[in-house]
Amino acid sequence: MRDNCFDNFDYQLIHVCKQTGARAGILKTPHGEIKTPIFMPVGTNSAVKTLTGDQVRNTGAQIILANSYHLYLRAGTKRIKQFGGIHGWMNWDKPVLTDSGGFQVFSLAHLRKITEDGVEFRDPKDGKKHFISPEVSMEIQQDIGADIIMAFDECAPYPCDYDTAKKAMDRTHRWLERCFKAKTNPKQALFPIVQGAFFDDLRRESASVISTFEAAGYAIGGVSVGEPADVKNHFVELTAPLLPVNKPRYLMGVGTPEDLLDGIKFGVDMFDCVLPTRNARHGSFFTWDGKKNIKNKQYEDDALPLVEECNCYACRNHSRAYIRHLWRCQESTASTLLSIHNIQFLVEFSQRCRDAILTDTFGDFYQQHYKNFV
RNA sequence: GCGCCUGUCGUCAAGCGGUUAAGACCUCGGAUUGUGGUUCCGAUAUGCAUGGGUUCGAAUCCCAUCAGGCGCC
Repeated sequence: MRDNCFDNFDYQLIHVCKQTGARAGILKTPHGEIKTPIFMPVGTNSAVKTLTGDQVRNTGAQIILANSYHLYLRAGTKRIKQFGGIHGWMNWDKPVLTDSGGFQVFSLAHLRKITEDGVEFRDPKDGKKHFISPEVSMEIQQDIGADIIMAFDECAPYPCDYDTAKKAMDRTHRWLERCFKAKTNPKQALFPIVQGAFFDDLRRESASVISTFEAAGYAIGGVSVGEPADVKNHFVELTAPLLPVNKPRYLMGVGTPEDLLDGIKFGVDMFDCVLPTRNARHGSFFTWDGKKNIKNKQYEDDALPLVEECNCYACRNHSRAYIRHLWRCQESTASTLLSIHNIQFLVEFSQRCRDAILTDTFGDFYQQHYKNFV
């Protein structure tokens, strides 16, 4: 094990479902506990799109994400530090996780140049050149001050050849070493990330390498990059069990309800995804029978809530007809209500998975619901 | 009763004699997974109020009828 410093973090694996091997646990952070498995909403620019902090809190979200790359470019991470870090800046007192900017190296590929030292890229808004290395990413993330920070990695595209995948993975491992050296704040936990694209041996190698780093949790990256669902599932199933049993496992960028069911079944504990908020801004909402779209005419006179048993603010207060009306009038409240619903749906969904795990019935839960989502 | 104007998809409309009748909205469907997306993609009129006529050819010209609007008795 390599050295790493993190205090105030602790993970307890509370129970493993006898039917499936799915895990229930508690992750302690400096800003509170997180009961896993958990879905984490994404707030790229230090805001969950269309929602106020109270609205996010009321969905039951236990932790939210922010993005180093975007906050570095806009707001500026020194400014955020001056405002008391991300918690003071956005007035959010629960745990926060920041992504390292590594994913943007992948998703904004046409604007960057990768070298061993780091990544040079242009701000898409003003064209200015910037440079992020593992050391810079750690500095940025320490200024932002999230509880959990992520290693600066290189996410290979899909599809990609073996050589490209291996080079990206090896570089990710070398960068990980540098991240651990550069990271100094013991109130932050640095999660390493498995890469290896879509090759079994690379995934095994990567999981093995990153497990030699002492960390408060471990992530699976490089999925949800356009690959088919069965491919993703194969690699999550392969990778998750290779990570340390006594630490939380975070599957990055994943989250439809069916993805959560699969991930949890394979032993994943944490998920994040932009889908609930993005889908909300596109009019669609999660239900136990798959996603639906509020734009559809069938909801014109529908007095029911989005989901009948749902406890979210939108469902407790408003009809489908009303939300559809707001949508058609282009009132931003429509996106807000749908975002509240979608986030709370996934948060409560992960809680129900947890309940099932604790009673050794997650296999039944999976069977009962999976088919309705796909 | 007379005169004038108008009748193109559910709606608003472009087209004003010449290949498969723009576009928008609506409707329906699809996409979206560590957020460059309140976004993107696709489908939907064998039809131009109705019936005749002119013409090689008509949504486009002519006549009649019907419907709506305006004006005048």
